Amino acid sequence: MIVATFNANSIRSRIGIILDWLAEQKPDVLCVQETKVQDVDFPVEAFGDCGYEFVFRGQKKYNGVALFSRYPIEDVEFGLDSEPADEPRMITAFVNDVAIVNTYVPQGTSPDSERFQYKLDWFKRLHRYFESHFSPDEAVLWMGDLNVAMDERDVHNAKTVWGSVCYCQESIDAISDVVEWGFEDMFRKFSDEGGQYTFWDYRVRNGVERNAGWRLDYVMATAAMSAKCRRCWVDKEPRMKERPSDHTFLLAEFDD
Amino acid sequence: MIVATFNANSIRSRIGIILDWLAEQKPDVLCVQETKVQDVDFPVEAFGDCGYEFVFRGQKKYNGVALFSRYPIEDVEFGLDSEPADEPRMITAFVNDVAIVNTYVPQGTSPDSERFQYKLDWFKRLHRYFESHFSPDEAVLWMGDLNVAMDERDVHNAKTVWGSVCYCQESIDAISDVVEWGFEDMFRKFSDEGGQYTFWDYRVRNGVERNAGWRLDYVMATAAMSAKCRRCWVDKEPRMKERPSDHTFLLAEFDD
DNA sequence: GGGGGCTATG
DNA sequence: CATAGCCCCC
Repeated sequence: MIVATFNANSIRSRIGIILDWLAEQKPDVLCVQETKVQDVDFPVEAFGDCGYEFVFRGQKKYNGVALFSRYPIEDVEFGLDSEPADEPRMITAFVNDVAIVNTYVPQGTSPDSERFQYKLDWFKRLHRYFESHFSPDEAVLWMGDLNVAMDERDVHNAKTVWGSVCYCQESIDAISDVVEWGFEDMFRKFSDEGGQYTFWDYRVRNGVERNAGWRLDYVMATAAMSAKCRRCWVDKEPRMKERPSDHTFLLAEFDD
Repeated sequence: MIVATFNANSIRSRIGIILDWLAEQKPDVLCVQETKVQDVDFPVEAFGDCGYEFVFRGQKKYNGVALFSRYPIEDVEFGLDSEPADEPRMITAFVNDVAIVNTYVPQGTSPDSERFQYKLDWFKRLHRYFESHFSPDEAVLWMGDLNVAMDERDVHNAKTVWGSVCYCQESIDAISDVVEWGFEDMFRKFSDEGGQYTFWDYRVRNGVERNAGWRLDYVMATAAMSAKCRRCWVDKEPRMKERPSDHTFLLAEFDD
């Protein structure tokens, strides 16, 4: 089984990229974040013939998640079940008896903002979600844009960006707390490399060329799944150049 | 001498079309309307190597006119000289001793609006402009988007659109009053045909395919110029399909 | 329906 | 820098 994750930054602007990429890579599961479209406007017809089932939950302009699968998508749940009411940032479903938890973690805006506290709380709520819905010995994949670079290998210029909402002690502690519930980072399972990024800020000049990026997207696996994982890699898709996105695809392959 | 007119509906969006078209058709003069760009943002560099001189006057979002010529552009004047202050809708200049008056006549929005009265007044002011600046026995070409269909041959469905701002008695009277100062419609000099349109409303479904258009663009000539006119024709440029515009090119050829 | 412009967001 | 969404206009 091959699973993948991609922050689309508007799924309507990436229909071509996603369709081409699914046709080429043929992953079994694709988690999409930042669809930026309310459900009534989701491009259902565009994805009608691609050979994938899909579920989605979104709003106008911000957030929004989707899950594509070549196999039946079962027991779908949307969002966190704790207070306050969640934004459309999460889909939980089972594919071939593997739990897929696709999350778009809040970015946090700035360290002194309410949104940053919301981010830290969101990780806590997610931790409680895993505690109440799953056991670490089950087959669970937590995937998506987790909006944290966990160490200096995951950011371009660690010293200068230290303290920003996606690379600071509080965010690292918050995500680590969830990881410690029972996850392992599949990319790090196979590589100690730095510079393997999945996000490049549009506002950074020539960021892609200079590889001034961030590793913010993850495939996290419980022990049972980690044991089956054969590889996990970034696909810096060349077609992104046509209509460049700010994120790229991350994939992981598991034995059946 | 070949002259041409084209409502660009944003000259920045039609740079490719205009450059290609100039290179192919090689008119001596091209009048452009609806450039939709203020002078500081006019794409001067894009047109730098095309072999044409050009002058322009525009504003941010609406209106704007430009004049391209293979021969020197002399005695340039912008706009009407009567009150109230004119929008950037007109360039007068001489090319090879022929006066070229490039106008983008106000569309008029709706028959009950102030903009419609502004349109009717604009024709009156233009009439006075011709009276005070020229004599009907001079070589004058009044060209551009005149925003009036003068009879039933000039609109797709005359009975249903009668009464709209571009095809109603008041607009026809207003433009006729200017024509009667001393102009002749070069297209009608050579053809009684209907259905030879220069504009197709984007909002009309499959308007181009169904030829549900309007003839709103004209080359009007004084007697001295009319005597030299050999032909006047619409160029429904095939390349428009790439990034379709809502107007097309109208050309006229004159003996030297 | 397709231009531009403006604003907010990341 | 590149999204969305809203506005105005034709």
